[in-house]
Amino acid sequence: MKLALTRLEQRILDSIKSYHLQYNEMPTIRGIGKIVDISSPGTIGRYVNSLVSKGYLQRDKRTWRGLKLISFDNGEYLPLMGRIAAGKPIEAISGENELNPNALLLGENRYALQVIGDSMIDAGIRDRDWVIIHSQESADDGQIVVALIDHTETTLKYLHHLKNDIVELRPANTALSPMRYISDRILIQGVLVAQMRTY
Amino acid sequence: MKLALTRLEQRILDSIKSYHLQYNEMPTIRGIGKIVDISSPGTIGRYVNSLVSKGYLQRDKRTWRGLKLISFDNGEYLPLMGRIAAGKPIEAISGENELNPNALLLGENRYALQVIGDSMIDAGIRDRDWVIIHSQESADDGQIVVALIDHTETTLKYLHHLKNDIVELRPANTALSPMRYISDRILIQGVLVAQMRTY
DNA sequence: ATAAAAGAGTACATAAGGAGTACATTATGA
DNA sequence: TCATAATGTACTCCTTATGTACTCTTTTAT
Repeated sequence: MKLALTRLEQRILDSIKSYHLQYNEMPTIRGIGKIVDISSPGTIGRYVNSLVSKGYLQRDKRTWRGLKLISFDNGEYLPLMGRIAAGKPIEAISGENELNPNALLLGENRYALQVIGDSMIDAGIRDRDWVIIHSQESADDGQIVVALIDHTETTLKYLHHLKNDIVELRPANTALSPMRYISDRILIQGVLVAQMRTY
Repeated sequence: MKLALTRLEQRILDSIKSYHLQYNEMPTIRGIGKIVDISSPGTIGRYVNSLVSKGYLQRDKRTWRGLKLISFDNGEYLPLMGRIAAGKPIEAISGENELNPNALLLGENRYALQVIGDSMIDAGIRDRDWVIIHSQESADDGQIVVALIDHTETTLKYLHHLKNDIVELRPANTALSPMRYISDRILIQGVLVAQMRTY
């Protein structure tokens, strides 16, 4: 159970995280103060104390830079470290400490499918990926849909409506060609809403 | 069983939710008042109370911004329909009929990062994707790793060891070139173990 | 016409945010 | 090694933001 943080506590925790991500060492009390623009070390110290007592930090009392970010918990959440961009330090995401995949991926009328094949590889969907589909019977052009063709075969493709009741299903793979069908041969079964992969 | 809400209660609940989505923290009583254009904190307090007693909110009584949204749990699992391959019917996966993303993605010493940029796009990792990293200090050739360069910048790349203590970090993007470093400039922070994306 | 819902306004105790100083301890560099 | 600067910590004092409990009035719906 995570205890709630006040605004300043959150700000201080964020500052500590990004400092640590960037310099790979913990900041000093006054260093934190500089980041959050608070001149009094006593004030920072007080809030660091409450972060410690709330379980967000540990402290090695005898030395400078003796703070420690709490080690990973492997409960319901993933610790969320921040954003990674090539050529930059990892940037903390303010206020966000953890990520719950289920909260992100689950939802009403959703189901999972495993993708076989590389027909959508240019959309970043690869063989053996899991896709999460929201069950619905229509979709907009450009969306990735699960389509049932002639009540027999199923496929995951980009959807586009052409003139004269023609539906085009476009793969995301330059080696494959789009397919066109009279619209009543195609049944939309759902729309891609999320995706995951394990390595 | 959800109790019915009056219009104002509904409006207040909506405001709280959107405030929380936007700022990632709960609003104050007066803050809610500003959103719904009601000047009296007492009035807001009264309706927040009734939201609490109707079970739409929880409250941490002793503190500011101490409201909590009741988490409406979507259930633990996604129905698992099977495998989808272009040109075939969906094939059931024998013995499996549900998928729990958390079970797939969580684990000890794992954390999440959000990827910014397209440097790994040919590996199916796109801008804004979430990646899940297993924290470890070494990795094998060909694995995708989080690497800290010169203690300042961080990046997600394929790892390869060359001769003479040279480490090569390869992007998965034909527009970008591999970078080589003396091995002591590079610190491996973790290895990619999973990934997810929402649309 | 009546009750429920919506709203104003005020007062008050207290949580949160912040400054500043003093002092013992720890790094750091010459 | 030793002097000095940097640091963590414990205080005190202060201001502002906030939740809450009231009372009273106005609007809305049945």
